[in-house]
Amino acid sequence: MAATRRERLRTETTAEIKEAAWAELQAAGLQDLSLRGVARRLGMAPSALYRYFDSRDALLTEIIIEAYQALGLELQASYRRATATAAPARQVFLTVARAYRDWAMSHRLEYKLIFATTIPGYVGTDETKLAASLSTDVLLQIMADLVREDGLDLAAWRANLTPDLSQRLQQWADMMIDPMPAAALLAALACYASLHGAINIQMYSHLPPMLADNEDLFVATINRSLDSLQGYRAQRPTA
Amino acid sequence: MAATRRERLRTETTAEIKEAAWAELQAAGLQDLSLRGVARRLGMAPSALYRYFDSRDALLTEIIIEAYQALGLELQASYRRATATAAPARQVFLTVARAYRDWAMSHRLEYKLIFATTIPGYVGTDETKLAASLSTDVLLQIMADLVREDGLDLAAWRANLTPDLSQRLQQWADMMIDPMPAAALLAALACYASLHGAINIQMYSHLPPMLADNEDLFVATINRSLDSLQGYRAQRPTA
DNA sequence: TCGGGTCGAGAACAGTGTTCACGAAAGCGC
DNA sequence: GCGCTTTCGTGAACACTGTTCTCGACCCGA
Repeated sequence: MAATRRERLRTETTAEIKEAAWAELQAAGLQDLSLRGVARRLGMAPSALYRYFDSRDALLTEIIIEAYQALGLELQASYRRATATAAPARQVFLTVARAYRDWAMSHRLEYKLIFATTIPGYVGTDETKLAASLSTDVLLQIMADLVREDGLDLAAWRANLTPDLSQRLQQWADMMIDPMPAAALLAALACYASLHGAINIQMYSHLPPMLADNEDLFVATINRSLDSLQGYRAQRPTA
Repeated sequence: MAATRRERLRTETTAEIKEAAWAELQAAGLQDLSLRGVARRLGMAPSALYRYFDSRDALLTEIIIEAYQALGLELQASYRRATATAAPARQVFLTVARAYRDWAMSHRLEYKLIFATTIPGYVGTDETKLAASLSTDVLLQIMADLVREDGLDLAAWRANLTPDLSQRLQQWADMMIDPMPAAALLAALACYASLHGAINIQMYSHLPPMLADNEDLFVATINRSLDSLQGYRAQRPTA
C-alpha cells in the first residue's frame, strides 16, 4: 500500500488513461474504442499506453469491470437506503429494482458493456466475478429477507423442481454465507431473469414507440413478478 | 420476379457472399468480420464486394436479418407443430419456449448477433421490423389463444395497470390484427421478458458451473412464469 | 555519482475498410 | 452483325487500426 513516488505516479496515469478511454468510448461508440484515439486525447504516443495495459482488450476489460462495480455499488447503496426505513422486503425489492433500471437507463453504454460484450480473451478472472457478485449478492440478500419474513410461497416454487435441479441449486446454496432453500434460489433466479429481461426489452427497444422507456411498464411487470414470488392471486372479482 | 440472366447471377453471388461472410463470422468471431477475409474466402478482390454491399456494416446487417428470420421461422414452425395436436395453450407456450431456448443455445452466435449487436447505422428498417415480428407474433398469438381459452388471470394483471399504461397498451393492441385486452398484452410482455432473461442468464453464463446450460432450470422458471399468467398458486393440478 | 529500471517517443509492420480509375465482359437497341 | 451502355471485377492507393521494437531521457536507490 505504501506509495513510492513512482507507484503513485503510475496509478495516477493509469487512472487518467482509463478516464480518457471512457471519454473516447462515449464519443466513438462501443465497437471502436480506438487506442490511438485515447492516446491522442492524452497527447501521448500510442505505444506509450502499452506500459500500462497489455492490449486494447485489456484496457476495455478494466473499464467494463469498473462499470460493473459502479452498478454493484449503486445497488448496494440503494439496498441500504431502502432497508434503513425498515420497509418490508417486497418494497425493498421494488426500490432496488427501480434503482437497477434507473442506472441501466442513464448508463446505457455501461449496461451494454457489462451484459452484451464478449471480450475475445473471455474473462473469467476473479476480478470480474467479484464485481458481478456485488450486484447479485444484493438480490440474494433480498430473497433471504423475503424468506425470513415468510413472504415467499416456497411451495409454489418447490413444485417446479426436479430432483436433479433441486440438488444442483442446493449445491450452490451451500456455498453461500447465508444459505437458503433451493426453492428460494430458484425464485431468485426467476426474478433476476424477469428483471433483466424487462430492462433488456427497453434497452434494445423492441417495443413500439408509445411503450419505449416506460417506467410504469417496468414497475408493472416487476410487481407481477413479486406477486408470483409470494403466491399472490387476485381475488376473482364478483363480475 | 422474372429473372434476366444478369439478375439471376447477381442474386446468386450475393448469396455466395453472405454464405462466405457467415463462415468467416463463425471462424473469426463476432467482433471482427473481416471484409477482406470473406473476399479471400471467395477468391475475389475486396473492392469487388462493394458492388453487392454498400459497406461492411451493410453486409453484417443483412446477415443479422437472416438470422432473425431463421429464428422467427423456427418459432412459427414449432408453434404450428404444437397447435396441430390440439394441445392447451399453456403447453403450446412451453413447447415454443423450449424451441426458443434450443435455438438460442445451438445458435449462440446468431442469438448474440440478433439481441446484442448495435450496428453503427442503427437499423430501423422495415426489413428488420418484419423479421422481428416473425418471432413476437408467435408469442402474441399464444397469448391470444390463452385469452380465448380463459387461461389468463386477467384481473391479476389488470391490478398492476396505471391508467396511462393501460391506455398506451390499448393503443398498441388496437394496431394488431387480433386485438386483445391491455392486461393480456402486459402479461405477454412480462412473459417475454422472463423468457428472454432466462435465456440471457444462461447465454452470458452468470451462473455457477453446475447450473450452466441447465434445461430444467429454464423449464422451471418458465413454468412458474406460466403459473403467474394463470394466477395459480401452490400446488397446481398435475397433468 | 553512477548504473538499472522505468517511461515515453518514433518508426515500422501487418492488418483493416473504403475509394477510384481502369479494362473486360455482358446485354441491348439498331 | 455492330456499337453503346451498363455491369462486373481488378489493383493500386489512402487513411486508418493494434502492436512491436529500438532508442534516448529520465527518475531513483545505492
